[in-house]
Amino acid sequence: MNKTMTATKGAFPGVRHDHGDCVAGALRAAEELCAQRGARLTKLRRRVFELVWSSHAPVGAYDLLRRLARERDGAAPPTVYRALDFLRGHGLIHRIESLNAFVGCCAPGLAHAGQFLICSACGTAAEIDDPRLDAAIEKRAKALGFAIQRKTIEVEGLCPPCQARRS
Amino acid sequence: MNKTMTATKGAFPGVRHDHGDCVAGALRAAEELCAQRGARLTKLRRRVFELVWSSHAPVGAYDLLRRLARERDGAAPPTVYRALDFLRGHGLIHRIESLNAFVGCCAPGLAHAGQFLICSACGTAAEIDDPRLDAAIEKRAKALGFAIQRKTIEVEGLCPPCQARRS
DNA sequence: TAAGATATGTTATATTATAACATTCTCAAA
DNA sequence: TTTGAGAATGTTATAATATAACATATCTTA
Repeated sequence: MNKTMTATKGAFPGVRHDHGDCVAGALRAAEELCAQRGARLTKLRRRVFELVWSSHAPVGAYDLLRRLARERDGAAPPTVYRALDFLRGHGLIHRIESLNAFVGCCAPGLAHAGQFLICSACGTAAEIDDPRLDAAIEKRAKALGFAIQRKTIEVEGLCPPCQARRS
Repeated sequence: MNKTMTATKGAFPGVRHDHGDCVAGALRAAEELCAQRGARLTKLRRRVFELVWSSHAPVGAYDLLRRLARERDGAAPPTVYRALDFLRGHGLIHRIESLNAFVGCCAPGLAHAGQFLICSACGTAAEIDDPRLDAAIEKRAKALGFAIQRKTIEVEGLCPPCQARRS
């Protein structure tokens, strides 16, 4: 496996991972998906996507806006929110409800629930896709006759490096 | 079991459940808990608690504020948010992150994660506390060396009555 | 190239939440 | 029974997040 691998699904990206590769890979995947679907990954949308992917920590919309405004005149809230809506609609990013923030999806195109472990110290979010966890939810819902439309699983805590740093 | 039972944990309250009993029971539990802890469930806090409990659907803070303002002069956002903070701090209500709204806790005083099934049609939220679900999360977190602090599990979908209503 | 659809620009405003300081209330010790 | 300290609430202002509505530009394809 590549030393400079992209974020591994279900784990926290290593401290020394090559984030440039991360972003490049994500962008490639996004472009492929959009091409397949005839969706237009415009300059603006691509840029917002890159900004969301600028780290593995979820980013707020107004944070994105501030950064976008540096390089583009007249960027306003709708500029960002519309791009985010597009990206979300195509499963390229997720919204972290408990943080009002957005993070790149590590498995775009794959059906998955969007389960996250989020470090409250460094902000890093690890997207996990635990089939057991998913199964447990499906099972319980089925038992109650509940028809699932959308799942939000966000677990806040300390990632291993931050635990080490504290002790 | 009582015909006019309060909300059963892990299920949607029956259409014909006696909601007055629901609220009364919740209020009794809250008073007990606060008494045990020496926490002051003041008039204002009690009233906000009742308003949150006015239905099994999560209620927004400004919704609460509007209702509170009808019966109390000078009610302002902090009035409501402070009461909500108190109630949340004592585990008497939960915040539904995906809705920016608040709902009464069906099992105050018990350690539990706050797992919800939320009907997107009628708004009703059923608090489940599925040990398997919880175990699945704990297990996965442990495997990754992640130290859990807070869990947010919110599943949106259609409750049985609303499914029936649609077909 | 012109028309329709899609995307973006622009202005305004809605919704949710908190900061900061003043006043009132409560409870226990003097 | 005061009184003083801490807790709770009142009050004003503002921050942070998100959307509405309409104008303009750009893309696509007939």
